[in-house]
Amino acid sequence: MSEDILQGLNDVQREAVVNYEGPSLIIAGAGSGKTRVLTTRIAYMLSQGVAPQSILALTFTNKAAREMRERIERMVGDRARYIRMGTFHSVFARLLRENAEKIGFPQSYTIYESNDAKNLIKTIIKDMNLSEERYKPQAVAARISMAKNSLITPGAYIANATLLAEDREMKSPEIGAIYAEYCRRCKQNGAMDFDDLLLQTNILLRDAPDVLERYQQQFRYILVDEYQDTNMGQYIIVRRLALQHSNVCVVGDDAQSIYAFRGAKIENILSFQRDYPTTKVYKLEQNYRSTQTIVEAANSLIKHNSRRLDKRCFSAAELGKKIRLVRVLEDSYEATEVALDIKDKARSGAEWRDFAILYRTNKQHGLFESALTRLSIPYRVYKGMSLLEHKDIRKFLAYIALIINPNDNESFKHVVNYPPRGIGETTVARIEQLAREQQTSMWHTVERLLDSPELSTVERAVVRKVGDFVRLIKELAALRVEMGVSDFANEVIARSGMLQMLELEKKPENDTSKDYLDQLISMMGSYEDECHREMEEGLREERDVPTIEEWMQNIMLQTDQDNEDDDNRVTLMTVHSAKGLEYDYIYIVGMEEGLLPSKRSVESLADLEEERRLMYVAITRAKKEVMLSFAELRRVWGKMENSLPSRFLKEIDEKYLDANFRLSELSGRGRMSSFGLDDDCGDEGIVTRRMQGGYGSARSSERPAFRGGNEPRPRPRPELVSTPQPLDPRRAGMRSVGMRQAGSDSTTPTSAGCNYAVGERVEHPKFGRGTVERIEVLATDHKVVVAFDNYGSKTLLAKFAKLTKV
DNA sequence: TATGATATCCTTTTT
DNA sequence: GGATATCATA
Repeated sequence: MSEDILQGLNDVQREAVVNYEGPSLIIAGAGSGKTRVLTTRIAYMLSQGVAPQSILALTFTNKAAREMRERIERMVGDRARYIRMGTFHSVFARLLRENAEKIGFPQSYTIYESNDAKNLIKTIIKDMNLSEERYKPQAVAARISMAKNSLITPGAYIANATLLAEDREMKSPEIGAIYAEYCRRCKQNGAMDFDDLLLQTNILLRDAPDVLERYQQQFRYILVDEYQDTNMGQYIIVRRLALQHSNVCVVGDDAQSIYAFRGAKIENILSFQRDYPTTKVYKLEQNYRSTQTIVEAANSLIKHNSRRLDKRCFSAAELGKKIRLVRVLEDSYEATEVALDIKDKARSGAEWRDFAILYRTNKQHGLFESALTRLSIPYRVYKGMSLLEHKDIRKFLAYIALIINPNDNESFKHVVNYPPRGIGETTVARIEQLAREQQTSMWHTVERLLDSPELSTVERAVVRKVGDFVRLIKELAALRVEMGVSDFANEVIARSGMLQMLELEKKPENDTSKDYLDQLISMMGSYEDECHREMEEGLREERDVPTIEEWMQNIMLQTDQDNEDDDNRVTLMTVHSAKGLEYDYIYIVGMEEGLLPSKRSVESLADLEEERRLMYVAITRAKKEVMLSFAELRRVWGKMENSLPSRFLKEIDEKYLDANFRLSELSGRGRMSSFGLDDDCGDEGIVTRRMQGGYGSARSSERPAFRGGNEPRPRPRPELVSTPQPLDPRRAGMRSVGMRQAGSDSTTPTSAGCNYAVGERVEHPKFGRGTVERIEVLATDHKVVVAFDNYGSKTLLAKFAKLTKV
């Protein structure tokens, strides 16, 4: 049995599999069979009698976890189901759910994804009256994220001289205070962001010794994939859990560390042996994926990095084709060129799924989409979780979040007036203000308000509307316990009025909204089916019915890649998303200074080295062939800009390259000679040549006029330093007036112009005559519904509509 | 209050 | 170029 498992492994791989006791460091070069070693190691452990419940396997993506589990299942069967396996975030989100009360969070805490977090930070900046010019939510969020990833709490942040000095340097000394307020509000809302899932886990393991002890006992064996991309929080979690047994096995490749920007510490892998002195080290150096040319070319590039673990990657496969290096004039030609090349290869037998186009930034996919479409090549774009970015999906999720955690003010504000219920900004601001004064949630504040007897007519009208909303949420919350997950979701969409709104108002985007909601609900359906199947097979407890809470936590941690369809399509994605994947043919596009390496990275050596590793990762995704391309002109924010070829192109040993121009033109700081006048090319470059062979759409006549050969092109103008706008005193004034109003508003509304009564005849300058149908009292005005004789029924505001009585 | 029009930022990369 | 914030208007 165990001999079967080990079959086909090379000597080092086999050693790494069999020696599963004690700490191990597996340094696994690209394509060296690392996943195979990990899965085989776990399967081997199980075959030796290790209980699956005692294994904790942490991966980088959900997809990697699922694939690994499937592979293990194929080797050892159902027992694989009991292994605790997943991303750090999903495994510890679950662990936190089971123990949340111990650290002051509700069991059904809300997970804020990056946008939620950014929005909250934005409102905090506003509430603190800080300049939005100085404090960009994105930048503040990044800073807070950095702190959390380094396990620096707000208290520690404010006490840290270095951090404060940095903030003062950046002219934003209040970031520490924002951070503190952000944490306070998250806790008040019962919410955690992505970084909290690690930070709070650490707090839990630090402050609840019984919990730590329990999990230390349970997880006798811990395996971590992609260890080079773990951050401080993840590192400490692993250390804490492994303290008793020290059975930690980490797998990684320092040359593929590409997540320093989100706090990953390459040191974690570099110093593993120091952390666990009895570590056994295994080096997997043979690449089974790529041709020799690809591996050697990648080696020649990465040797320009200074800090590396000593290893020598090699391939015993065939030599393979040289890496093609293609220069084009304009970014759109680059896309065409790639599409044509794919078409060519497909004609000679390759499948669409064998191709991937990799780029540095997400925005680059557009041109390729249109080029592929033009040549009717099927493709799919990997993005974050595009489904969850849609507005109505977010609204729907906010409903769910509010139902399971009504104290979450952010969700409350999200949906209290969606669909429109006539609950306006002022009302919401007032409730929020009251909630803050009473140190409680908006939800609770409204509940109290409903009971209080002494309210003016105006206030009663406002409270009634919010009260209806609260009642709606309560009704739904009651339904949740008696209905299945997807039935319940349908009920939420219907009763909230979202469905009606989407069907009633005839906007084209409403159809897509409904499609997206359908998709989400069918995902819920398959989740339910999966749970029930597990129950039938005895892999899930009978009483452990699928809940919307569980589904919600899962969905927040999902990405597109997780709902993989096995279609035969060309893949488009960022280099980052390509990590861990492999394709026969890889196109790395936009090989330009400012793109790869990215503009922001060239200042610091460490960042630049990360970009180089990124390039290394990209190249080593390929099994058979790589094509690199760059354009001389690229559209940036609608404007054409000149670009220079990436410095990394010069770093690849040119004996592995096959360029459509003279390579010598890359070297030296000078610019490349221009298209059309290049003696060597003799014609107008590869694009035109190819285009004339049957694709008339991009003939030279359609190209932009091009300047002569040696004339220096204008360098892009240095970006102007934006002058800070003078503070608008009116705005500041208005703000405080608004606040005062919100605080003490029991005066009668300005009934200016509202001397109408239901049934009266009125005249409007534009709509003509009509009859008043309904009048509603608003905080400072009246809403008048008039049935016009010729224009139908319109809702007007007394303050604005110049109605006259007839 | 709610909507459409106009100004303003922007871009790394992702769990 | 495109999403989003702000503004003017019924």
